[in-house]
Amino acid sequence: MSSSAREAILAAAKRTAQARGYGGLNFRDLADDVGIKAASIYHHFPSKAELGTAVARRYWEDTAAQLDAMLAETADPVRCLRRYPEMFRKALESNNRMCLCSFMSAEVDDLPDAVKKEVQTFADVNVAWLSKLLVAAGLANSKKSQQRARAIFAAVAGAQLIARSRSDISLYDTTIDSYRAAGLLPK
Amino acid sequence: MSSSAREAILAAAKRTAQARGYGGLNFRDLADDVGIKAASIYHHFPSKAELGTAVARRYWEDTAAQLDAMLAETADPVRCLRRYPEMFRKALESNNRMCLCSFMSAEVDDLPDAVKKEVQTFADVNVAWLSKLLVAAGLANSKKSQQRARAIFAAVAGAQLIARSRSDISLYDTTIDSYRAAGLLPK
DNA sequence: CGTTATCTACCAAGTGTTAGGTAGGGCTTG
DNA sequence: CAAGCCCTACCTAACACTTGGTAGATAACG
Repeated sequence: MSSSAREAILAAAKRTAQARGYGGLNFRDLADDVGIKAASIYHHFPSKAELGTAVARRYWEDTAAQLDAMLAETADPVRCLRRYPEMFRKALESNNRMCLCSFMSAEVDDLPDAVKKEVQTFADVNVAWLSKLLVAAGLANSKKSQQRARAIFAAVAGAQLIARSRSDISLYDTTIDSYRAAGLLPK
Repeated sequence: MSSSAREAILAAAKRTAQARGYGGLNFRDLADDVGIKAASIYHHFPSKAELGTAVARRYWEDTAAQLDAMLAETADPVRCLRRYPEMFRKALESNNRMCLCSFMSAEVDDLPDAVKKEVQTFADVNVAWLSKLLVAAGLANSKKSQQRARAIFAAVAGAQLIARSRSDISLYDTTIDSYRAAGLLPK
């Protein structure tokens, strides 16, 4: 398939960026991962900035699709909201990785503008999805739902970061439990 | 004073690491900041790893002192807990910087072990302080207080990260408000 | 043949780090 | 007190290596 190299590069870059960030991405290691030479990557992406942009865009697209799939699977909005933290848990399960966009949020000062834009879109996608479900669940009126959604998003991202720093996924689980106990997430 | 260069290096390195992380720290730019040459830094710190360790250690020591000062100033535990988010707000106020240890938590995979240890101590310091106040405020029994404290710490760090990604401090404030509304932080 | 995908080989810039030197202040000792 | 000495704090210059990126040749293949 002609685009399989491109896809392999995107997948490998995503994996690396989830562990080492945008700054930790480099063409030699990436090429080794994929099984080609560094210069060959330029046949698929004209620069690191454009590769990063493509990776971040693909990341929120995939996330949006997974969220939609979750909603299709668990129609009840309260139960679906309860499942939201599963998303961020998966990254930790995958070798203690974290959300690519959380990492890149830390790196904003060194990010090309196009990459930054995609990172922000990731947040928008999550907040919009959470907001929609909060309204559907009757847990927030449409005025406050966005703010409340952002709080959930931020809190879950924070829990992931803290758990990652100790490579301890149980820290993530207990923190999410505390969010539920406090009423930030539905019980 | 003989140690003023050392202090100047530590202060400049802290500022940079709060904006670009450990990976974004480099001896040339750091030396320029301080007004000396890169090689001169080695007179005060034997390696980047040891500089990073000293910076991170100083960071949690300063934070611990600030938290103690806050407690001395605001003896009432509930009111003191309410003020906790001020700590993380200050970093955002300082040119959209973030908590050095949140940034380094993302970078764990590329951190020397000694640096990682100091980063974890920063979390311990915050959780211990919050835990103590939660107990004093009667908001958690001593069994659950640590877990609850970690949830607050993680949520506040997450709020800071999200606000930073958009360089919008009002996003931080509204997210903290939502934490209070939800009952994660006292009202 | 021409397009697509990959290669080898290279470059300039930037990285942490080392070697070796210099200016000056304070110490000891004749 | 002066001479010698060492230590602190800084310097210039270079090292080995990594980085993103480019030029041009070479396959593979319809």
